[in-house]
Amino acid sequence: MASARDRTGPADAPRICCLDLDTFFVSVERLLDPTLEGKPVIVGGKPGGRGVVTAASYEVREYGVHAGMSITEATKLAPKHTAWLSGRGTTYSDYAQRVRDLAERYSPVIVIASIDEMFIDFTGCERVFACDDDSGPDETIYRTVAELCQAVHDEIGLPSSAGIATSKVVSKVASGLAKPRGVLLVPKGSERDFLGPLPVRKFPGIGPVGEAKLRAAGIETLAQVAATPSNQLEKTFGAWGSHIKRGVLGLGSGDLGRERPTFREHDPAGTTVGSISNERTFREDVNDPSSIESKLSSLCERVCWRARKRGVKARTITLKLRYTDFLTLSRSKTLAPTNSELELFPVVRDLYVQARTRKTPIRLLGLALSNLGLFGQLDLFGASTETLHDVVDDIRTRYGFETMQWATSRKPTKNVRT
DNA sequence: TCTGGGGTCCTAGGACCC
DNA sequence: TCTGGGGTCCTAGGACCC
Repeated sequence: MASARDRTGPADAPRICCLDLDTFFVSVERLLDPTLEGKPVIVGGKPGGRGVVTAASYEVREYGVHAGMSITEATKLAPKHTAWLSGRGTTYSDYAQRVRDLAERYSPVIVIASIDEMFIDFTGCERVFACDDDSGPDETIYRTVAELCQAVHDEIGLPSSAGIATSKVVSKVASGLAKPRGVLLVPKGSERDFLGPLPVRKFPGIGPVGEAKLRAAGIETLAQVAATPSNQLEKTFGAWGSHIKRGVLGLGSGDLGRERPTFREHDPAGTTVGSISNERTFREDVNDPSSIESKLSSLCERVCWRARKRGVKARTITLKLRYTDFLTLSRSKTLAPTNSELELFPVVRDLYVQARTRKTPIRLLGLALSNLGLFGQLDLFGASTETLHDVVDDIRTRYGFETMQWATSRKPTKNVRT
């Protein structure tokens, strides 16, 4: 019989799990409509729209379609019988929450990375899950995570994959390679062998730009990154350089780090969110001042409404502007904390005037609130505006955001075309 | 009918204060 | 009066992730 010490294992054995839901949005859609099973499915946008693909099923990936691809291109590649779905945000959030609740039965230490991905720390859980056999800590955690994935499937109906390693980065790469419906454990000490053959793009944080820079230096695989001196990597990547190298060597942090956004707007704990933003690409590029003005006003209402729902005020407001030719710029202003569109709209107008230096039509407008802070229930100086917001917010909470609008947000009446 | 929308984090320069 | 350094805040931009 194994001793308790054997079961617990060394403290630095693999214990970080990255749990990732496979083609999450597509899987939820299939739960709600089983006739989609086995068919090519695209979530996000409609053929002919200006958007990009949010999620693509494996069946449609075979044709070269992937998340992030423009709808235009996906329309050309996807087969005729593809199901195009526009997606439903709150339903996805509800399912994501159910998976989190389930995962909490396995470990109390969970960090939400995104709607379909979380990190679970199993430190100290080995003893709880250990069986009365000779299995070591690696077998124990592997079996436990496999059970968790099975439970996600049996109880909620969603397919998932998981990676287990000594650090967050390695567990994340492992979960990606485990897809679909797999569990992959990278034993301590074998991180370099595991990552080495992979192209640099597989490493979280290396995107198209980083990949291009590394290629220019003759580096294409993670093994080559591992063999490159840290100071050389730092020249191209700054502080990031040594971070990447440590990760590749398996020396990444085994700490789960800071909590990411929770995606629960009304959750008081959701105040960990560092910014609130809304942006909109116009169906057609615009140039007329009244359309622009009403869009700015409605964006302003939207972000302020979300801030109030969350019980936060912002100190910084940022306006984002994208022209037809994709030139994108931002202008920001820091002021006294507020979440009132009545206070912010004049500032937004000023920022727009500062930003709009060209006559080129506009493709996108966005607003972001940042520098967020909690505020007390009592605000002696803003009492009257707040009462007004309370009334508006109450109606919106009951009947939806669109039911109430300031006059400035009204869309200009269009000329009737004949 | 090329290129969404919600975020995070980092960098770099300038202003300002001590 | 000159010279300089460090810290912090603000602003703008960009890479990256899902």
